[in-house]
Amino acid sequence: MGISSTSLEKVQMKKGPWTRDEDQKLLAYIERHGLGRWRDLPTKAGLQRCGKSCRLRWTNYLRPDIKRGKFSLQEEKRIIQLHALLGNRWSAIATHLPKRTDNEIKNYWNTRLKKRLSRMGIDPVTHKPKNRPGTNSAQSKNAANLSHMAQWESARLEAEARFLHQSKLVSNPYLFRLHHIATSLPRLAPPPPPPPPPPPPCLDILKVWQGTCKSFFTPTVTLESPTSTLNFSSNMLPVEETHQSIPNIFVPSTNITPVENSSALCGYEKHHNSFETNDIMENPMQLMGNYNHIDLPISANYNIVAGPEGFEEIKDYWNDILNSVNSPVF
DNA sequence: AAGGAATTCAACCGCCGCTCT
DNA sequence: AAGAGCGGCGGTTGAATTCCT
Repeated sequence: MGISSTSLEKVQMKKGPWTRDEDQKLLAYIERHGLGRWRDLPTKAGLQRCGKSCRLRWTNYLRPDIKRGKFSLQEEKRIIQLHALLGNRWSAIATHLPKRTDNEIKNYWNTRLKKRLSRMGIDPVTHKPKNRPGTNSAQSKNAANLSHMAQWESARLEAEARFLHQSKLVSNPYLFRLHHIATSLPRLAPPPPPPPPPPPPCLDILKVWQGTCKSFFTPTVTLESPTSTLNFSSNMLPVEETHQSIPNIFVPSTNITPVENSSALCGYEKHHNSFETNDIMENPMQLMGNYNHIDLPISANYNIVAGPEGFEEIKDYWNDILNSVNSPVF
């Protein structure tokens, strides 16, 4: 018995930072032979690396469709929204941030966003304001409901991520994806009748976030303290009251950036001419198209603040999402 | 200017699930 | 059905860089 190939690999394989020469070899090989077969790649490409290392180097660094550099405010907000729904599922989150890798998002979260949220008085795990006196039991009851909602949203995003993966090789993946979603992606069965939904942490956090960012960008204003964060949350109406008082909401289309090729979404247009009470929020892309108005799923009104300012919040929220979805994803 | 602390991020590790034989 | 191979994922590490005193 000789040395097994795996132990031989362990002896010979190089580790650590990649050199320019190695990068060039890897790039040249992929250019010539395409992706896949990572195990064989190192020998064929003349690299003393394991296949896994090569794959990682490609997916996290060498791939041409990677955007590097500072995350925009929009991207930060998107990460927070998605993390609130999905938790540490970086690859699922990455499918919603064009040209960003899961590794990069994970690093950004761990080194910056998590700390910033903490400093703002928000628990980065639960996305709720950190424990404070006066936290009532209704909120803890709502936590279970939120978890339920998150599971549904999570399942949907997963399906979307799977599809995204499948459509990578299609020549025009964006249109293909839209078409596929509109025509063939199995829809989730409606969930069991949910109780009045709790406030999604993302909306709450985002508002705080926006406030804090404003102060970041306005030198004359001092940074908000965790106390001011809590003050904001306490300004919100109780969930139950909000939920019952606004059964149907629409956002005028003038506030929504229309998407081209909306015909690909006709299936959703038909389906989502209106929303039932307690309808689960689904893909924001459903909301795109040639609508005279856009119906907002009832589940999206968790944090509506009574009065016109509440409306503005929702419009801004959806505009943010739609803008990020409308921008080229692939 | 120096050196210690803190931060960043590329890369690694171990595990998991899927596919193929 | 079982096991090997492979790719993907999330957590973690540690070298490089930046910041602070």
